[in-house]
Amino acid sequence: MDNREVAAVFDRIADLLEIQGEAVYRVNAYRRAAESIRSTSEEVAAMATAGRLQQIPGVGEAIASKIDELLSSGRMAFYDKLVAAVPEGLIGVLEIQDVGPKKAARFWKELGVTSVDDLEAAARAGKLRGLAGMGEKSETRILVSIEAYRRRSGRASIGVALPSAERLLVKLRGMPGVRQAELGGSLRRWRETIGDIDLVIASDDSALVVGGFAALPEVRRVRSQGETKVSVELEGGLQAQLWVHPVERFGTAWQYATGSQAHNVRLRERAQAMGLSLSEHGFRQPDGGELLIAQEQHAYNVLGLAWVPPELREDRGEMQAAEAGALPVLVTEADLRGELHAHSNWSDGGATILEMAEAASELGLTYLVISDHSQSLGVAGGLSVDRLRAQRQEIDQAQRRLGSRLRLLQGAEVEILADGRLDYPDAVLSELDLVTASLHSSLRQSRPQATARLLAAMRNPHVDMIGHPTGRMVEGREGADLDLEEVFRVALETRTMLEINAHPDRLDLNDVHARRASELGCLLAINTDAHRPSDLLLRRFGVGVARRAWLGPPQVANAWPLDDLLAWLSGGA
DNA sequence: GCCGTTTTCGGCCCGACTGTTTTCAGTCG
Repeated sequence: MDNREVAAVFDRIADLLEIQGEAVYRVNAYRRAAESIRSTSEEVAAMATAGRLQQIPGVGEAIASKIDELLSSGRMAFYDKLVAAVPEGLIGVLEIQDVGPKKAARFWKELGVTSVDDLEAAARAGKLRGLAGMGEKSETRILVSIEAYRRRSGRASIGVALPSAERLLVKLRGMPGVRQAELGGSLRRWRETIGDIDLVIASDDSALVVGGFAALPEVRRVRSQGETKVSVELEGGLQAQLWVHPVERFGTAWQYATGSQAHNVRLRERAQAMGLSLSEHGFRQPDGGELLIAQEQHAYNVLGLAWVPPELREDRGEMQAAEAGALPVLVTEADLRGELHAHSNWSDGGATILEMAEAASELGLTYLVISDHSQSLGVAGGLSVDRLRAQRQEIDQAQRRLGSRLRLLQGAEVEILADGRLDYPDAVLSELDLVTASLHSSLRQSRPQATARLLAAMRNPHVDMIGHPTGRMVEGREGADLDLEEVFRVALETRTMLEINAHPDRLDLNDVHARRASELGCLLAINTDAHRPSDLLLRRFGVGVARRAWLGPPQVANAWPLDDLLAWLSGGA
């Protein structure tokens, strides 16, 4: 079982305990442990073997022994008992907005509801309004929430949510009464999937802004609307919420709305320890006086901390680093000097080599590797050896046109075949400037098989980089089942770069794995895998992952000058 | 269930909004 699977079990335990009416602090302990396991970069299985599970924050004696039991036997008596006591379908009912554990338990115990379908039927039959504390309005509200739930498809990809949020921001910034409008939430933290769009507004007229936002044409339905906060469902199914605060309180408001929740809890605990109380409105002092914070940075400074970049605000050690003045200098889009993975119309790209190069140059890049697909990837127009050699001519021609503005290199995205062999012979690979090897097919091999396949590719002396190492798709197919610790170890040994593929559907390696790879000393690269000039703009999503992985420019190969990179690859310092 | 420059026991972030209530519980972020 990998970390994600173990974490999912503990999340489920938390849900079931909550429905059973268990004390909220015990439930939260399981939730915290689950989140912590999910963001642990080392595999829990390895930590269990080494007896180091309790090093994971939020994992104590009890949870550690449950993990041990789960990993060694594939079962957990405690969990089995819970599942026997509470219908698992109720976990789906918790997904309905405005239905939490208390209501779910009542629907189950008093009406026999064990699924979303049951709940809908009960609501339609008018059975909910008979329960204590529930009326006709609650019943209708739940029916509306069920409809929204069926429309929604879980979390949205950041690639969809961010552009949509940016369009909203433009509108908001043009609205009367708006002094400042910013993104908060998981979008500002560059998480790979987004539950909803969080917007924070500085304004002296909250009624005007709240009303104006709720009336926007892209708002399909208002879920709740108060004096300073409004929550809506947008056309297209995304949810958005907006907070309005006065300018002089905007610092703490933006901090609060950015989260993560776990990070905010740590911050507020720290405030408490200093005798302060922190909320979105500001700090409250022991004498009851308020300390207002207009600039977000000052909220951190009051607590004796350096400002924490939003991408790090996940309770993954950033508080300790901020306290020690040891926060990393994170890589930015402006640090990127080159692109190591781009396609042209020689394979499945939509633009000529020169067009791609011009676009890269306009973005300020100084080198570009054209890496079209290799021969066996027929669906993507993979290049035969002859075509690959012919392509070199066109690259040379384009280079002459470009002059010194941008250096073009010939690479290839070479298939790693199912048995670990590469799709071009070594003699051909040796002619290329930079070889990327990638998995596209046979992703369902066993872990030993898939791992061995990738290791074999890395051990080929001509291979410089592994493209989208796991092959996973965000919210889509699982990647290959790999022993990533072993992959990282061999990447380090063979000087093979590992890609952070910036396409928002891939984001592969992800933040947690990229952080681990970097901790172990691997060199990463942020690539767009561009198939047309506009795809080069996707690099910001890769930068988001890299920043979430705590990477600075030295850890990112394409933030290096080209000569340094080539020297490193050829075995130099 | 976890955890400790207040603690190995007794705490565990803080506030907005809704609906059903006459003062609050539930949910959410």
